[in-house]
Amino acid sequence: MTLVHDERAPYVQVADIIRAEIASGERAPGAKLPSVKKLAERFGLAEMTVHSGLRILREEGLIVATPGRGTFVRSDVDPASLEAGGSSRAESDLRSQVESLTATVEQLSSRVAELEKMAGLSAMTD
Amino acid sequence: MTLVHDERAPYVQVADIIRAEIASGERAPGAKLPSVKKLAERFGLAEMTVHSGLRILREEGLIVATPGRGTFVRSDVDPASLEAGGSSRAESDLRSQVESLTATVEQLSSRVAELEKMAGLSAMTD
DNA sequence: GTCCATTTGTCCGTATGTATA
DNA sequence: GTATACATACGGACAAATGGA
Repeated sequence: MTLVHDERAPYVQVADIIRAEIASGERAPGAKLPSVKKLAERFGLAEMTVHSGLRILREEGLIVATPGRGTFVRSDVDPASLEAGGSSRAESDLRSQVESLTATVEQLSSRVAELEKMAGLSAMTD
Repeated sequence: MTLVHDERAPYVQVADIIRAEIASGERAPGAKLPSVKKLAERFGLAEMTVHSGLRILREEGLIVATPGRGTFVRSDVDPASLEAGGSSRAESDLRSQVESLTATVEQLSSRVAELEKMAGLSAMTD
């Protein structure tokens, strides 16, 4: 598992890779992940970049991290539920797409509102 | 200036403050937030810390950020959801966001159609 | 019990990339 | 083409929590 140069942001790829390792059973529930330092060395990234990747998985509920102890795979996560749609790379893609769409719609709304003002619309939306 | 864990982390407080400003109506829907640079100066924090705070609100669906434009308050946010749980995690559900987007796009479509009717169809030949 | 190494979490300052206006 | 603004990455630093010597 290595990072691809042309694809998405490195920290997202880190999340994708580790998520895949959990889904494949390579990292069993309750297992301890390598420290951020080790992961940073493995991926050739800064620790903070790895940390950002782990943050995604934490928000997805796949892992649990405790200062002084380490980062562990949630023990109540069923690998089958990952492919079913609980948390997956597909959901990450969807989320970013929805965010992008939301921004575009927001912008369109303002522009349309501006046009309606210029047009001197008499008929409001009933 | 040691950060006592007595209070919550600064980036969380940034999110809390701005969330409160949105909830109170001080920052109206569609309004443009100050740039990250300005907010960093206002709070006396680094830009990255402010950015982390805004990321929370973005994931909650309260704001929308676009590079080169700025950060804006979502216009289709229901104020009731803010008072309900402080942080409305339910609003970040993909399905509800898609539903909201679909409804907004539909409204925009009819408004644009109305504008096109008023404008006549002469602009098509450019 | 105290000291210390490990580990996560956060902040800072800077730099680069990319999209917008 | 230039300026603005968000997004990410890096390296260094410190705090808090855990665990072992």
